[in-house]
Amino acid sequence: MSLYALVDCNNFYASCERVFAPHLIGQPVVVLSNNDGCVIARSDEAKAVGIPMGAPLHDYHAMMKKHGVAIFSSNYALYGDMSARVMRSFHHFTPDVEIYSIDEAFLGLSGFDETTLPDHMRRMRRAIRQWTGIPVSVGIAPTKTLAKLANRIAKKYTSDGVYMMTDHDLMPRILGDIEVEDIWGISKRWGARLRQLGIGTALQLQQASPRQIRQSLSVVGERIVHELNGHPCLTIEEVQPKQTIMSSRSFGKMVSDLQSLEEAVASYTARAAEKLRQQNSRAGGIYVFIRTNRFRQNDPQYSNAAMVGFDDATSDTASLIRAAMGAIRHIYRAGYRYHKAGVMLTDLTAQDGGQMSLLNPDPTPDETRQSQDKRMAVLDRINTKMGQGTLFHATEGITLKGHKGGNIYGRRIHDPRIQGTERWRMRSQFKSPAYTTRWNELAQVK
DNA sequence: TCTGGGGTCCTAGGACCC
DNA sequence: TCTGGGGTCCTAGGACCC
Repeated sequence: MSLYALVDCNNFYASCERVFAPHLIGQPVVVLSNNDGCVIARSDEAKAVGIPMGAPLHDYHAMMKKHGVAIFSSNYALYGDMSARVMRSFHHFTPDVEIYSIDEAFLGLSGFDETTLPDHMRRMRRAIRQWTGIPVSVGIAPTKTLAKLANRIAKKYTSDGVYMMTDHDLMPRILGDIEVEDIWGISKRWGARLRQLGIGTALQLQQASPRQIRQSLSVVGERIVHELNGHPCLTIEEVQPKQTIMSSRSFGKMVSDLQSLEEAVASYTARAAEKLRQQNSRAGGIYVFIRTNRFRQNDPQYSNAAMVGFDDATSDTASLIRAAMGAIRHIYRAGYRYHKAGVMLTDLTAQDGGQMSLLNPDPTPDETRQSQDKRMAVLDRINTKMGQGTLFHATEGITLKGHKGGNIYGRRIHDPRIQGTERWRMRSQFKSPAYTTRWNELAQVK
């Protein structure tokens, strides 16, 4: 059995600040968002005095003062550096590391002895504390989704910050106590949909029919069901270059003139371009947006965006800014109080051309014939099934969802992301009346 | 008065290609 | 009796994550 760990830095930003202010250990600490608008990180002590996540500073300032809460503006350069140190530490304990976010990583632990694994992770935890000053929690389980839950338990209920969830007798009790919304991948909306189906706990979702869940939550939801049952659908993945790069800010104060917006957008573009070059990519397009403050309901509202595509992808700051300036002039309207602007670099490609690779560089006549035969066999099978009218039988795993009329058959393809299941890929090419009739017949049979 | 800043994946339909 | 079959790319919208 393969095992995964989720390692999560406790109250990461607050912990980072404390590394450089050790007298604050044991004290309530919060870190604020850009412009010092709201709370984005809290130490355990700050949580205990009742400061919620996202709390606007102005609402809680007096209360924080009363409790002697230490308040920090955010320092992302520091957090990024601390994060890199923590992430590097993992490689001393397993080769298989996926950086999931600034404060979380999944570890692949296949090949480790299950009985000594918790101790191994405890050693890792102590080492990270010693090397970086950051406290972490570790959840171990057969799938990533379960490891996430195990991590919650490690944080809440253990003294040593490590919990391994492999005890099958305890599983139902543990999962029965977890609300569906606390599962990784299930948020409020999906939680509400599941509750309508009578599914309110992790245990109930674990026992639900994957097919039924797919109907309401798509293949993403189905994967979660499999994962809760200990069947991994998600694996450790290498860090990929970003597909889009975003840079945006809300302004400290309202701005109305074009020049201020231009200055802001130019600097956002420069930041984004820097990130772009760091990952050695070029952008094929740039998307620029501005908007008024949606919270000020009495103000006239305006929000718009423009997209510029390049004939040749570029990473040149000046070219990107030129394009962004054109876009902003296009969407700017006088008479509004703007609150936020941003740019997004899209259609990113690698700076160096990709390597060409062939499935079979030099097929022999025999191989060619074989692959053609294989193709014909598939077609034959489809035709046979069409003749028998069984193609859409439920056991074939076909889905009629989204069907608009005209689909006549699907092709069964294997989806490696779902263990032991297959997807039917539908086509909607056959629009002739005769085919539609045939479709209706087949649907009747079903 | 104040209310963050990033990202990813999936679905569905249509255009288009060989 | 009907009839090609397999694919990619694009866009917009909706969901999710930290």
